[in-house]
Amino acid sequence: MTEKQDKILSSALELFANEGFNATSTNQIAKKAGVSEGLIFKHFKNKKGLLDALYVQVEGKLGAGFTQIIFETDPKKVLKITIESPFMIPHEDYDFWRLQFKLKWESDYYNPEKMQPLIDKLAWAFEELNYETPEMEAKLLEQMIETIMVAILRQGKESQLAYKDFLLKKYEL
Amino acid sequence: MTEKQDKILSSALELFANEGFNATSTNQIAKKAGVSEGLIFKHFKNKKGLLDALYVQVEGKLGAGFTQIIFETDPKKVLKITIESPFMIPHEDYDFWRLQFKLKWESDYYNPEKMQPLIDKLAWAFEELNYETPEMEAKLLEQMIETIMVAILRQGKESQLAYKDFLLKKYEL
Amino acid sequence: MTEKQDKILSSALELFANEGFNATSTNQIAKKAGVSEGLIFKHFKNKKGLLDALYVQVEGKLGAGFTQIIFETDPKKVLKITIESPFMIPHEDYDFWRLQFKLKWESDYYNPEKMQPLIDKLAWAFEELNYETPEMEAKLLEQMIETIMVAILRQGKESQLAYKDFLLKKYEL
Amino acid sequence: MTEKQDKILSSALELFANEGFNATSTNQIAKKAGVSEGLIFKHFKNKKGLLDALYVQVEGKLGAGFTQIIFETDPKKVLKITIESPFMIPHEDYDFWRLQFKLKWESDYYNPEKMQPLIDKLAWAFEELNYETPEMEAKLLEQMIETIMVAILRQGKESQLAYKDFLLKKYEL
DNA sequence: TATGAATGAGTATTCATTCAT
DNA sequence: GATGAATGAATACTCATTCAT
Repeated sequence: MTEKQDKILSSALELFANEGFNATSTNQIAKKAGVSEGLIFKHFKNKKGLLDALYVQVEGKLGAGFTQIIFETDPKKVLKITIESPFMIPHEDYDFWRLQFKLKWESDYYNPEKMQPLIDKLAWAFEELNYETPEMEAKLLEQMIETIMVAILRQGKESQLAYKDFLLKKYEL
Repeated sequence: MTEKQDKILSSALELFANEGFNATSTNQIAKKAGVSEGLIFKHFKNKKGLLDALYVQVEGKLGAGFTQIIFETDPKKVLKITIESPFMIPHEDYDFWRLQFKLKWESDYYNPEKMQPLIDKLAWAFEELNYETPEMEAKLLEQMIETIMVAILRQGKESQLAYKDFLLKKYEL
Repeated sequence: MTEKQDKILSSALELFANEGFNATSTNQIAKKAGVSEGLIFKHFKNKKGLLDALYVQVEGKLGAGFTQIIFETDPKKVLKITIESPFMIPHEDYDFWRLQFKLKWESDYYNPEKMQPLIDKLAWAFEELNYETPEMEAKLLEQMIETIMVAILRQGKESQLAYKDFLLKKYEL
Repeated sequence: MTEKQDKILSSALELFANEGFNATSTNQIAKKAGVSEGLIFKHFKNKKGLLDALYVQVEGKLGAGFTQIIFETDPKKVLKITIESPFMIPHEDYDFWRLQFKLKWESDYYNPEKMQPLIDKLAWAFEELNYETPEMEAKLLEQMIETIMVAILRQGKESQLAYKDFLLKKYEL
């Protein structure tokens, strides 16, 4: 991965995440990256190829975000880390996540099973804590977390801080 | 509103909702509507004008959906109707809602205050039911409802049915 | 067929015939025709669509060229007209024929059966004139005529005039 | 001439002969040859340089094909060898000849005088055999041979076999 | 000798939009 | 109200070619 290749990807990420895939032209990407338009196609074949490359990165980040939760053995801590995780995302990763959520609407990239490992772990935690329907609780919490993340990405971290305390209290953490 | 005008709008709705605004060309709309491309511009000035016209319709539907909840006086029923509402949407309105949610990601049209009347009513209901932080509960429930709607629009009503019962039970309705 | 449509076709014919299909850009065609590049695609869908439209015209000319020969009842005259035909082509049709011969090398357009009606008529004439293998003689003459046409298209009518007399004498016409 | 140089030339020959010069990209050639695109330009300066290099080879083959005829002293044998020559071309040389004929239509390379030595020899043979207009007969036979070659290159040797016998008989060989 | 990164001009094609009828 | 011809700017993508390594 050369420096220019990197620059292309990061420029594309920023534009795709904020303007959308279709609303972003390869010309814009090239200009922002400071490279010739042709180079994009040399390295990524397609505009779609660019998105694919970004998607791989996004999936990587997603997996990395999971690991801490997956390896936690204290059920209460599992819930706590999960609830806090949207607030821990470094600002420079916001575009990654924005893209991730935008892609949910593009059927080619929509994969609801991606979150399954997280849901499974949460279900395990709720079971340990003797919740009645742990599976359902897990799904619900996961959805709430996603919802909060979307709000953070759109309105900023601060606007959602109250939620964190509210949820922590709700789950007695 | 002539018949052709109507046909243009409904074709545009279907395409915008499923392919996205940018990914839909006026040519496609004209073909689907069975009219000349020029007519679109006669009636709606430009492509954005089409979206604006649809947006008005969407807002109408949104408001109509609210009224039943707004005028309900039994707090428990307010929550019940809210939770059940995503499952009551008739199938022919799905495109309307899909467009509504897609527009959330197209900055120009995102208006988070649109849901405020619903949130206020929910907050009132939670207060009546002596919840500790009714405002917070209201926002959370509203977000969960949105999340469920998104899931319904993407995966169908059936996939989310379990949530309804779960939430109704959770809120003791 | 509007005037501009006509202009596009004639410009394309001239360029395709002299520069070749691949060597001609739609930009060149548009400029020569004095229209916007977009119009080419509105009317002919593709660059290939342009070639297809020309091909139809070429086939028409070819058929028209045959009729006089096909309806001739005197076998000697059939041969005479055939031999003279390459020299009768009006200069403004040269591009048509140049394209016709160029297309022979593009498999999509190569159709060796196109000449069959002519060959059949020649075979009939040679039979009437008691040639031993009329079918073979017909094919040979047809090939010679094609060869002479190619030479005319490349080097001009005058360069090949001697052939006409030579062939007329050879076949005792 | 290194191995890679050779591979580039043979790949270019195959592509130019079958797809055409303009329709073939240096990228395709490089890929088929298994070398980097840059190497083509190191060795042949530019795309045209490649064609020039091939042209030299084609001219060599052409010359080689002539020698047997040129040095023949029996006039009947001269005609016989000439008529049989298109059928003697080894299959692996077909691309060479295809390119040769395609170039005829690309003006820069068309050189009608290339065949003159053959025509002269044929004229000599026809004179020896007391034909009335030997020069004319020579040109005609040469053109027929070319036409047959084109047909062979496009439709295969077998499709044209009948011609050989027919011509041999016609010239009483 | 050979590579592969990089370019800038060019390619076919699409787009939203205008306008005469 | 409605059409369809026409446009010019933009689009994704390709091309032959250069150059540092």
